[in-house]
Amino acid sequence: MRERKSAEERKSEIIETTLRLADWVGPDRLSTQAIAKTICVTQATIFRHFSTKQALWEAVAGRIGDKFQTCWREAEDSETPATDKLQALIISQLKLIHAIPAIPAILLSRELHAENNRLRRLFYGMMERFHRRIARLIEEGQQQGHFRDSLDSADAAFLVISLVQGLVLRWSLSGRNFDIVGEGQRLFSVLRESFCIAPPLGWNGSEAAPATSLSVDKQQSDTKDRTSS
Amino acid sequence: MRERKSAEERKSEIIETTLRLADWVGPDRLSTQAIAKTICVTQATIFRHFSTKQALWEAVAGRIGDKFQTCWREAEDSETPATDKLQALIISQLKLIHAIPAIPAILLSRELHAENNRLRRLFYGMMERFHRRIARLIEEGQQQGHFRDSLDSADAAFLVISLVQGLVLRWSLSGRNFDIVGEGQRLFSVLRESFCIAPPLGWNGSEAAPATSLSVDKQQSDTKDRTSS
DNA sequence: TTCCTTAATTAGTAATTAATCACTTTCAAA
DNA sequence: TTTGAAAGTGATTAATTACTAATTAAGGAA
Repeated sequence: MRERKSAEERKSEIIETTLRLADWVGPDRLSTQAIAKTICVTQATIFRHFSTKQALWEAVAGRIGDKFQTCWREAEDSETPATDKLQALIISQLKLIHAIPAIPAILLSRELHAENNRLRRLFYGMMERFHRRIARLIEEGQQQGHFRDSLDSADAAFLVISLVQGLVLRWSLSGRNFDIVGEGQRLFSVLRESFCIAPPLGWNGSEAAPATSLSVDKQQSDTKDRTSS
Repeated sequence: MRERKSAEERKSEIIETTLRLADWVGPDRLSTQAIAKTICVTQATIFRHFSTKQALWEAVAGRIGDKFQTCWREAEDSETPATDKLQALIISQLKLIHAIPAIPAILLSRELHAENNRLRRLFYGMMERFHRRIARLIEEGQQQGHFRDSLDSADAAFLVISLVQGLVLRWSLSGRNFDIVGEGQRLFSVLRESFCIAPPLGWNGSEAAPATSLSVDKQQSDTKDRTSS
């Protein structure tokens, strides 16, 4: 009656609206009614395009995944030193979250964790890929002499990812009252400096427990090949 | 009829149950019915002790705050070097989250963000205190020669906090299939090493945007001069 | 025992939720 | 112009939600 769109187009509209609304309504509180209202269709229309609400969330998760991939690819195709590529990767990740601030809440929503275990694994897989990408850049940086060789690239990558995640949580809790990208840039430069030179030999680098690799230890039997490339 | 407890006791029971259930039901989905059921009382009983659901959440937030404070105090009262106190602080924080895994989800829940702005500020204040505590320990560590002087204590503290938060998110997404405390110990030792020695003078420490302080605008009295050398 | 405070219950409320189904309308191809 | 598939609607469902009012019963103090 109102406006007739192709299924493809309408689906996309619903997904984007879900992402936008999830931000301030909250992923677990967002009703199909609310989604329908903001795009001026009936609530029943939502279920014409997504057989169930869970199906909608899976589509949303898929879209987030796509956005991540695009974001990463863009940041990495330049021919710059590894440290610059690394910084670009972090920055663009922060920009993405700035653009779609619902992402962190969705990552911890119960729509994912309790309801939909498959979805949780999907996001975990995305995080694994992000981690691997960063670790590889750090190794590149080591070869180029930007980082000390004693640095474990996987651990360092975890710290870099943590930078993003810590920043995002703080940004969220602060009511988003600071420039997340600028702050990220500054913190990254501190971390980069810290990674550049080896500690003195006498340093008590007290080793803790053996590394827990990001790729699932026992959970899923589905073997991930980390060394394939 | 079933079991009659003092209001104090029952309130506490409700709060603890809420914390436990919030973990796998999700903070925004947790109903008073579900809480009532698990402690074997009527749903109406919940509202005898908390006039509204929001009041319950405020009480829950208060309890979380208490737990944090206790946790921090315990970790810091020893007479050890600053680096050890710092590690102890991180570890005990991780242990707390391990014990009450709902915390991260609550921090990003809409019960907090959309619904209750006052509560969000309360948690942000807690984070500020945590940050200040860590920054102070880092300064202590600098005076004791454990960390390089050129390190900005506020920035370094952000990176340390991020370590915790990144770890928590990864732990959550992984389905909690690794030892978060052990992993935290290892990553902390990497960070500690990285903070210990100054990068070479020629290093391009490209300053980014001015710092967004999380309260610690300028270090108190004791000013760091990064340009001295 | 009796009395009285107070925890807890029973039995509701109105509002919102995801989902269904029979129907109407649109639009493009035949 | 006719026709048929597909997009959209209206009405309704059963279940769940936070919250309320009237009532009951426990248990300590007199």
